[in-house]
Amino acid sequence: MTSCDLCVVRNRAICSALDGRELAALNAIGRTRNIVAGESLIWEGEESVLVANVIEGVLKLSTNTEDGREQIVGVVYPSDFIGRPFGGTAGQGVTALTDAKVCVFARRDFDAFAREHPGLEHKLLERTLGELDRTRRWMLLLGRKSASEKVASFLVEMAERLSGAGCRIDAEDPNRRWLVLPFSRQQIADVLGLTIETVSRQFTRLKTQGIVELPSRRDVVVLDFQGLVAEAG
Amino acid sequence: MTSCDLCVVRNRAICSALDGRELAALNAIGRTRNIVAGESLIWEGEESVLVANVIEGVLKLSTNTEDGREQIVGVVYPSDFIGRPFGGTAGQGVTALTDAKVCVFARRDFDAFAREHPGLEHKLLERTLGELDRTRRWMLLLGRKSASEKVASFLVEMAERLSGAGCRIDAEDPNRRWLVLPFSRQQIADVLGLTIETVSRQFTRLKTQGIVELPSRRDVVVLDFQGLVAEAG
DNA sequence: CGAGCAGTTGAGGATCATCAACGGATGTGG
DNA sequence: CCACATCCGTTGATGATCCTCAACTGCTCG
Repeated sequence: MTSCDLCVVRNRAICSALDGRELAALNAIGRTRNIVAGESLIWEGEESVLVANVIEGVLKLSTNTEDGREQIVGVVYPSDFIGRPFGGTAGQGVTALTDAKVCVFARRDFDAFAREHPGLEHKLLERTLGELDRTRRWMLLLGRKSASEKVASFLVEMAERLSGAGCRIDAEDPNRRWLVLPFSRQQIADVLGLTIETVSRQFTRLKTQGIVELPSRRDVVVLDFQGLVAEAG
Repeated sequence: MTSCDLCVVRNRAICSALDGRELAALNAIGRTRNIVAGESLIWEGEESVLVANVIEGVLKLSTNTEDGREQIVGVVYPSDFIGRPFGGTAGQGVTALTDAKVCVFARRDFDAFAREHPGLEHKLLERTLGELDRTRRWMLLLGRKSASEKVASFLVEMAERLSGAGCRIDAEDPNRRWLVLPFSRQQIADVLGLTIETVSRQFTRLKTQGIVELPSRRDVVVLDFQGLVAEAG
């Protein structure tokens, strides 16, 4: 019995392409690793030495300009794959936003294993194609949306991505949702290409308009999900 | 002999993973198609019915907001792959910027073929991973760079991507390059998340500073490539 | 209690968008 | 061949949006 048998993302991650025997082989070259919030797993520009599956927690992918400006270019959740297989350098850093647990592989080992298991590569391809689509849609937000549209879009996206962990839909009123954001205000700003002050002002505006409540820093209660979607443009 | 034998992108496109026999099979399910500048091959939001390899020309991938704002989220060149295999809807429209020639496949046929040819899927995976990296780096530009940095970055990127067709490096002075842009000013604005007026002003500023010459609408002579890279931030 | 951190609020200003007029190139018809 | 229209790009004036700088608030933790 491999530890994979107990893995909570077993049926959602790319590993779902493998049978028991193959899974044992994959398990032999990987190991789980715990990461605390704020810790980095991969650094931008370094040679790609490891890849991983996310088991628990939320991590960010980010790039920086030389003078220190940051842009968060992706957010990964349990069952998502991270890292750059098949050579090259890591295009972006990977840092935990919450405490996290990942299943890591040496990139070379993973590459070799993947090439021998087309089913795994296929899963990875589907996942990568989906991620590319999602990323390109986010570019529309970065390039063409206003600050208010950006913040509203962010909250809508969070409500969708966090469903299950960190998001609860009110049983009586589906228009009402409760989110626990894995982001600080600065990180939200870095996702949206805004400053922290602008994000803050947009949050208080949404609060003033009665679209959300803000019980604490990381909590958002969406009172009017439809209104939020309308704001998202 | 298949028409693939004569294909100019034969050794660069994903087809390079196939041997003669396999290529003949792929050739049987595809056909070449000519597209005139401005014509669309795929529309955003429609069901994904075809995929293609680019043989000649340059095409844009774009998404639009409901109220008509456009963001160009990708540009594809000869040997690049376009379309969304493995189900779902097309995340972005594909439109020719120049007259183009593509090798199209019905998505279902391509999907089935790919699943039987892991080498092809592997090439497609490598290409998709590279495209995702490139796209994420472009997000840094959209979210965090100023108009002047955006335009300079755009010209640097063009000088690199067009090398060969549409870009000539001066034999005597490698710092001097001549580009023929496949974009109108409006399209450049749609790539960079700016307005046409801002793009125009940045071009004339670069001209005034002696970094470029603008002999015609689509021509750019870069006089100081290093200076341009410095401006790109 | 005070220090430190994250977030909020305010004032002022830079950047970029908007609106409008104009210029140059190309094409058409008289 | 020249008026005229059209398209694309440039330039200018003005203003909105969002950034910058600064002060302040509320929390948490020693």
